[in-house]
Amino acid sequence: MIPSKPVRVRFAPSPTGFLHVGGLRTALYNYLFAKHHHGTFILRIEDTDQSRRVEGAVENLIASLDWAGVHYDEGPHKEASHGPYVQSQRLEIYRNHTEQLIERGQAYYCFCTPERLEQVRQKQIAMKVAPAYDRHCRDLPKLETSDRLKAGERHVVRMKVPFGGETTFDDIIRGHVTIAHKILDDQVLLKSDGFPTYHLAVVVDDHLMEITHVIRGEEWLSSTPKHILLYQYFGWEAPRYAHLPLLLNSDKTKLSKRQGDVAVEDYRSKGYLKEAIVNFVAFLGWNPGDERELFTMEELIKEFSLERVGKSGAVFNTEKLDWLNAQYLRKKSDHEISLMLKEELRNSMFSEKNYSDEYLENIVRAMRERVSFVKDFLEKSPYFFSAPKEYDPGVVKKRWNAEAGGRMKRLAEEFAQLQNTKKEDFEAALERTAEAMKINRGELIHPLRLAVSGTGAGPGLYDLLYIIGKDETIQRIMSATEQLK
RNA sequence: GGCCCUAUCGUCUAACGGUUUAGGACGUAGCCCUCUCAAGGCUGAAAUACGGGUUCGAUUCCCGUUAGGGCUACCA
Repeated sequence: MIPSKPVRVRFAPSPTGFLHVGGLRTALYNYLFAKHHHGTFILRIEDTDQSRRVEGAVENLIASLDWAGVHYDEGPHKEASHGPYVQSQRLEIYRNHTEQLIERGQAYYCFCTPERLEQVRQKQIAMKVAPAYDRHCRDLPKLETSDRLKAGERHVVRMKVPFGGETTFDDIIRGHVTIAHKILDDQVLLKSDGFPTYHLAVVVDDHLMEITHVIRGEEWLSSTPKHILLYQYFGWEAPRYAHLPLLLNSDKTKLSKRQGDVAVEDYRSKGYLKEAIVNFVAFLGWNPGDERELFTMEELIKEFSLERVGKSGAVFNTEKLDWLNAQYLRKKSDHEISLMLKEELRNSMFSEKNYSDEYLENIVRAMRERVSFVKDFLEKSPYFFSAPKEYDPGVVKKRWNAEAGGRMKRLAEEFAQLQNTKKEDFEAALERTAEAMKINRGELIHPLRLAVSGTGAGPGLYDLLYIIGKDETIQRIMSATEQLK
């Protein structure tokens, strides 16, 4: 699809906490679509519900977006020609537009109290009728309206929805969607506190900000006709719509906090790489149509299209995310990973120790194929950071026998003679010892690994010995023979 | 309840009426490699929700059923 006008899209979250992974995907798709078409990606803050204000939420949102590499061209702190980008700073605009609607008879003041509304609702429920506003104030005499307004009576403004007819729109993802007007409510546009509702603000802002494509979650699908009606009332051209499928829990319900982490921040602190998160989230609902799995942001921009976004909800299952993380971790250089490892160590139980860059890079080289996360270096190979305090009982049973102690001591003596301590030197020394003792080298290798690392898993034994060094090796052998009688 | 949306392996998905014994990836099982654990390679198990049409031919188009989800606020 080649849009005629320059593409302008927006991500419009309400700042009620942290960036949800579903929100990240929505933001990402908007961003990818914008960049693919050399358009503009806008961040707009929809803070029209004062009761849900959360301190620091906007900054948090921006930080998470920024971390993921989803950078906006216009938005808070990046004011451009279409600002301000925070809805609570645009109240005047909404009020003016509401007045236009009232003058043209497309909206009206409503003085109904919440109590009356509740009564009406209860009655409707009792009568098994669909709950909706009964349009009590729709045709109030002009004089009465102005009197009550003058008297300062609390009120809202509602839109007049036609009694008959229907609205059809062509959603890029879902095709034609039709909704009958009779099931639409006379939606509140301006609340009694002077703030707009989402429905008014989204239409006014999208128009004023010259948004060409509205890419948002499926939860907005059924209220889209209301928005289109408003565009018609204002005499504006409506944008194109693309309603994204939802992200789901494993039980296929809408992804929620109750069943696991949903904040981007959570995944970040768990050690997921942004490349993995972005790649993973992009593939929840979209795919390139071929069998490639690994995509950088640049590649996503190049390949992304709304036409290839699916219609059905996707379970947010992190198994594949873990695999992706391992893939991206392996793409990094030893040095890059060693810097991340250093940071990880700073926040660990080994924080008081100091390891040289070379030592860390050696560990990375030895372990990089064996980890999925940076924190795995500490969890899977703690023996690089401190001598084993205990020995895996299963491995002891399997690899440590009556002769092991003596053999290890003999090996330690052999190692002590070593002038050079490259991995080949350890290897040669061990081979020599095995030969002299007329045993398979496995009889030495396995107990030695246990003695030095406390486990039966890890990198090649000679790499391990080389990294921790001759003295430490000998010391660990001695202490193992002490403890494993 | 009403309205709207959706429905392919456990999960993410491919297939845009025939090239399909329904492909790939993650996960999973086995084998190979091997000093262990990984990585890697190979092999396997695993799906078109159900019922009707349309058609020479349906995963693909239509209808219904079922299931799931969304909306139904002076929340977004």
